[in-house]
Amino acid sequence: MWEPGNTPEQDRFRKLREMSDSGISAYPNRVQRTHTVSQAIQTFEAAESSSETTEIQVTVCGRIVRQNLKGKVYFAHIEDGTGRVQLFVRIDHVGDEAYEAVKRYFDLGDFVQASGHMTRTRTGEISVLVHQITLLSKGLSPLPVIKEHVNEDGSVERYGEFSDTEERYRQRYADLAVNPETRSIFRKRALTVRALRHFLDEQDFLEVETPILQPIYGGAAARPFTTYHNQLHQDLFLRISFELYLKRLLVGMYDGVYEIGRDFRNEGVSFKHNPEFTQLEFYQAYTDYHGMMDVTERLVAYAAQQVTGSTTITFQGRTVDFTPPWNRITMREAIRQRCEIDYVEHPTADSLYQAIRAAGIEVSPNATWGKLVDHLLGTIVEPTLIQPTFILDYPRDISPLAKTVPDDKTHVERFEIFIGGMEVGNAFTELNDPLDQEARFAEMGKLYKDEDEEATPLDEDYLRAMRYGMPPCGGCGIGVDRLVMLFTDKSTIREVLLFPHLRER
RNA sequence: GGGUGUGUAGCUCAAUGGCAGAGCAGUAGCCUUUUAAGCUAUUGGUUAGAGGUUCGAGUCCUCUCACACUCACCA
Repeated sequence: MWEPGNTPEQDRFRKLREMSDSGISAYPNRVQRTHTVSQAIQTFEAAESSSETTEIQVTVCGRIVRQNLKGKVYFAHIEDGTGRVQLFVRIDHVGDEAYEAVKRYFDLGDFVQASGHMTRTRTGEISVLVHQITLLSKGLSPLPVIKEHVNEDGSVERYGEFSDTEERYRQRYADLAVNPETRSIFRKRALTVRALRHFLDEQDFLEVETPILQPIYGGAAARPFTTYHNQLHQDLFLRISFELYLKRLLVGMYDGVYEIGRDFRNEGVSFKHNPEFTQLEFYQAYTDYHGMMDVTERLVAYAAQQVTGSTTITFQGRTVDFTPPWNRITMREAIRQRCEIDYVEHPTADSLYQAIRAAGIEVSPNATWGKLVDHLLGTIVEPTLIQPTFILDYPRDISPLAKTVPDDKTHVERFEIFIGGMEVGNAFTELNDPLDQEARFAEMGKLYKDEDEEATPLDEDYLRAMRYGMPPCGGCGIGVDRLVMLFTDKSTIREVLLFPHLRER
């Protein structure tokens, strides 16, 4: 059983006991709200402007976010999800007994219900002149106290804050309760997902849900989380991508499908990696990666417009313009521009490794050729790509699910999207040749074998699906969290996750 | 995993190796139009944890824990 720790908690606990002793419920079952806070204000303002003389009676509910006991008058601001309004409580309006209860028991952070009529105080602030007020829910632990001062010019100065990063993440409820800007981040996150969904629905993509628990994981190179089904005596993996299931659905004659959901990767965390993250993947039949570029740039520009009101945003001090068309450049050219290395001239891992070292770039000596190329991209190209950019045509041996470029066996038709110095998306002309796919899986298995734990196990069922015939298609995955980082101008993924993963304390 | 940094009251922060402090919140009062209200008085600490050096440690040393930044890793 919880016991009060610090003094504020002890005081609140004592108040709770006293209320209980005098028969007042601190957590009543029923509320009688007639107006949200914003409805109350709007109704009053409408009545004012039409110069109606009838009083606007309201019952509003909310959390006490500011209070000022002034002898026989008590002012409080309460806040609900729609806004903030002042309560004006006078002892001669609510009676001695109720007023005494307010004085004795109400604290910042408590939820209350107040009935009265709308009025303006002497300073002109819209308020509820209260005739009845009750407690709806007693707060036993004190929230951080943040005071606001509104300047003449309307700007708001804040005094006191709840800014400890760790505590804000660990107690996100408290962060949300006292920091409106945190609430705003997650509204934008919801708008982002809504915009993506709306755009794809309008383009006749079908939203689907595929298994999160998978007997064989695949579609990406990452280490999975494992789990176990007791009754079936079966090992299961949490998915690392949706790809292989969504493409099965194209075999099943849907022309376009998409899924927005969670991926799980058992890897390091960083400012742009969380063990579980939200991904959008969409697949379209009868197109290729050129078609995916067209859809993707319109999709993201649309989302930016819906979320921020513009296709031009500021991210970490730089302007980012989502307006299509985006820059398109091949990976080979992008790397050559920045470090003079043409990896095609270094067709073996050893040769490329020497070239990279000669250019003074740190790199791991046991990497495969494809990983060396990818490393070059990640270290010298990625951080410079602030404006939305498609990097095209990736080395074949790190892309087993993409079709090769015609007349170029070393590259596949694949692009990644870079914005704000981060990778936010990945797409291919999807490989639909079942025999080639089988060979590529086998090749990957051989290439990575023991030294690479990310090697994808062979998915026979996926190959069987493809053997029934898969239409030519393009597919694209977009990291929704990173998109939200861009739209909310946050430099870490944790700021855009409600409950980011933290080590257990 | 490596490096750098941070951790003091519920919140935000001070404290040269020498009495652990402030503002806000809280508590007891005064105040019937306040809004960072004000005034008077006042409570609140395992200084992240464990060990060490020292007459004396929030401060110096070692280890542990957590977080931040960064490097490595990372389709």
